[in-house]
Amino acid sequence: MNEFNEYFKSAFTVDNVIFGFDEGDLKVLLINRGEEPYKGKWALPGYFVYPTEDLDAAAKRVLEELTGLRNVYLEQVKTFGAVNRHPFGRVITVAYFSLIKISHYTIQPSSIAKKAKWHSISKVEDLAFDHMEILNACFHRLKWLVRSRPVGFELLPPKFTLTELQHLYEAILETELDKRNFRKKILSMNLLIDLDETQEGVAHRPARLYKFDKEKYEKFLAEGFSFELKESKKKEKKPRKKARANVAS
Amino acid sequence: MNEFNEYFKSAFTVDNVIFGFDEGDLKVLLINRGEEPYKGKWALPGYFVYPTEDLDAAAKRVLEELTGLRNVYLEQVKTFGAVNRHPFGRVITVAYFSLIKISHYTIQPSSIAKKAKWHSISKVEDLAFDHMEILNACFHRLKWLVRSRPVGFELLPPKFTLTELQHLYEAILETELDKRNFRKKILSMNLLIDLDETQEGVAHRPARLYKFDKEKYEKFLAEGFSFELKESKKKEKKPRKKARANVAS
DNA sequence: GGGAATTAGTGTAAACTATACACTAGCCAG
DNA sequence: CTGGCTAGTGTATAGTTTACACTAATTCCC
Repeated sequence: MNEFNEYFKSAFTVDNVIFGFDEGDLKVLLINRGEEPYKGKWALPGYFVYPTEDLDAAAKRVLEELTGLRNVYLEQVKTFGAVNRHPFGRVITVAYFSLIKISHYTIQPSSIAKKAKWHSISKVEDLAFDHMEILNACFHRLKWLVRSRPVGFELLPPKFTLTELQHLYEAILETELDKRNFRKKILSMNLLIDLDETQEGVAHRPARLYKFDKEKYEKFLAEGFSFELKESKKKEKKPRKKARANVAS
Repeated sequence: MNEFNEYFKSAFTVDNVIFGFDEGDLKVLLINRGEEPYKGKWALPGYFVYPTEDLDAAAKRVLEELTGLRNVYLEQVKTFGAVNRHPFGRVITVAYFSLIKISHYTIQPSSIAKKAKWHSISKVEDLAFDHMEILNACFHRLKWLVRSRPVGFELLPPKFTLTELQHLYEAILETELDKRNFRKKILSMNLLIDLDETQEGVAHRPARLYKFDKEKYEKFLAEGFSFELKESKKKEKKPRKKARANVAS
């Protein structure tokens, strides 16, 4: 045990990139720092990991204290431990991201939550510490995730239209998708339940509402299925390759 | 700073899953523990992160002290911090994996290295601590990696045959691949340089030797290309799907 | 109440990619 | 010089991805 004491010298935290989707924009929940260092700057919500607390539990706690939400999609992404990432000492942080439905989010009475605000991810810049790097790592992971698993549902309200779903994917992937191909792909997965309801109060033809088929989704995960979404090349107008790579040497 | 002292209570380590490839088998370098806890059991090489050392640097150090190798493929995978994962106290560990060429590995004089041994990954079981879980996580990541990037080269000697390369992929993916399709795919990436040499001293038609085109590989990474390798279904004999998913509702 | 505005919803053909599959080539050993 | 062994090679078919444009349903405005 002697060796141990010598290395009991790092503070250990979690930071949580909380994604939401609203008004067609992918958003992230940030805290305005009330104290040094980086006072007044925006930062990711995070806190120390308690000595008797698992890492995932710490990330969940941070999330719940801020949003009041439990049972949320949460994933560990990467650990950041550059020696000088915190000016006051050695702080190693495990980055998580979570996906929540903004419609379910209500400001919590905690002091931290009062300083929280949603920011469009495309407009975020200049965060405290190395949080920009952390945000980018999590955003990158989310992009990857969304291409291989239909996690988009975690960010949408229980009932949604296909166009909303498409806009969500477009916001995450930062690209445009072809409407017909998107629908083909999504519907062919059989993970949507057509609710036989339509939108109300919109000044155009109302769209059908769908919900997400949780049961099939579990199966989907268990079987390790995956799917791919590819960018529409509509705008690029570049001609297709005619020749195939010649395999013979 | 007061808050800090209260949480300076965790020991912080890195563990390194060092993969190699030899005799057609994917291997991992393990250390036989000379002390409690888990004395006599096999464990992943790892050590404390020094207070003035970045995480990646710590992982590199562990690797170099053990194998003498530098400039090796190294990737952070996941952080493990269950409260009771170490019986002597709270120890949070960042798992890395590295890919090395076993042919370049020589036993180092360090005391740790003398207790190191390569183990076929398929036969490893019952490691110390939660190292089995860590190994699995890293193996899983490697499988994923190898499907999207041609990192296999990191594990092979500078000159290799296509069959060796295929065996490597089969060992990592734990599946069989179709010889012709594998060659087509690999060669179509144009990342191999045909050395116009052949094997010597084999009791059969000698195979051509290739080396890896580092320059093109860098480009490949920069452009974010990816490729996919899929399992041969030769043995399964299951009929192909005839009907396509019907998109119309 | 009719037309303009707006978004929903739908199919197909062509390009591309993945798959299954079997024989000949070249070397060594006996 | 034959048998044993692994290297090396092509093609046809199934399946997937892509590009692309019009009609349908509703509200709003006049």
